[in-house]
Amino acid sequence: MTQSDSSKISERLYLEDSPAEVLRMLLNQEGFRITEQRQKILQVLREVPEGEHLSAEDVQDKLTASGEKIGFSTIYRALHLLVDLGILRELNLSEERKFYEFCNPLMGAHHHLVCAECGTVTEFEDSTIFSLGSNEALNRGFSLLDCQFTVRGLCPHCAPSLSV
Amino acid sequence: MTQSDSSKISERLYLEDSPAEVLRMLLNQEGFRITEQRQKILQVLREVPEGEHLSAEDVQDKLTASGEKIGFSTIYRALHLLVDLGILRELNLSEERKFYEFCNPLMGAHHHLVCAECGTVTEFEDSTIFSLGSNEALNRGFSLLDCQFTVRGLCPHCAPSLSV
DNA sequence: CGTCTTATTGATAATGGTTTTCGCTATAGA
DNA sequence: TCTATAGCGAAAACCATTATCAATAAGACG
Ligand SMILES: [Mn+2]
Ligand SMILES: [Mn+2]
Ligand SMILES: [Zn+2]
Ligand SMILES: [Zn+2]
Repeated sequence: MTQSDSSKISERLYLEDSPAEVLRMLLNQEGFRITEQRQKILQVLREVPEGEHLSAEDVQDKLTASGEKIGFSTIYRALHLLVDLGILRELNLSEERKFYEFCNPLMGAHHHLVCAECGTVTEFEDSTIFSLGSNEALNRGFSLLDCQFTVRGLCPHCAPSLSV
Repeated sequence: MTQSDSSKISERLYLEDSPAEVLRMLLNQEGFRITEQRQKILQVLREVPEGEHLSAEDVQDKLTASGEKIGFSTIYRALHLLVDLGILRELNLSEERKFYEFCNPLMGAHHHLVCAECGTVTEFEDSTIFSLGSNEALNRGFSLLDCQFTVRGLCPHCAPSLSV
């Protein structure tokens, strides 16, 4: 890609581009630099199977496992940046740490069912919830950033064991 | 109240009783002791105006302001206990700390709209969301504990200041 | 009411996820 | 290629929450 393409880049739809190009495009737009670390960190989040959620430590573990050595500061900074760019979603699943997932625009907004005992997270889709939240925000003059619907309960595996 | 009433207590509906009695009843049921601290901490949460949410530190500050000296360990333990008893709700509003609110059974389940910039929290009601979450949990064999729908955005006051 | 058992308290230390610091490195533009 | 500076990372700091443990007090029993 040459520099003369730069004006065209921002005009294209994200869906037409590879994830690497999207990242490059967004970083450029905001004046951020394209670094090996940011690309690798995003790649980890993209490679994860649908429905899995990673903590900052999980991300580093995966990077370490594939021979990459990236410091915690960099991981936290990159995750925040990617969230701000709308590439990742930060999940507050009531646990002590935050989780991150790739924000797939193709996939309808999904939500989470969490077992309070074992922490298992199950995803479910529902478009009405998202539009409800969107309306609520816009009606009050808020610009919308994210909707998170989190249901907490006890999974079939954990519920019986508590009554023993 | 005499000890001979104890059998009647657990038969009564919560709505007929004063909050202090409800607490007494629930603690008794589970074999916990009724302490000054637990009663004072619950009172703080009940006195708070509708729509306000308190962190553990907020609770201690209010207690200190009214001349009560209760240690942090006790406050955290009491908050967790009250949540387990279903008296309080623990909110994960995407912030770094957790917030607590009195779980009013009369009030329909409400949800939260949070400004990502200034942290302002606005409540809104919607019964469909709650039933959606409830169905989702039960369909998967989960017992339901809580549903939290949190919408993040920028409030009218914060949104403009970012584009300057 | 006094005694006993043990749940509870609270000052303090520890924990653990996240952020900050700051000297070094590498990106992007000239 | 050269330079300015955004970004990196090891280490320290931060901060909400939890664990410790000796002292205290709730509740049961007589
Ligand atoms: Mn998910
Ligand atoms: Mn509320
Ligand atoms: Zn479970
Ligand atoms: Zn705001």
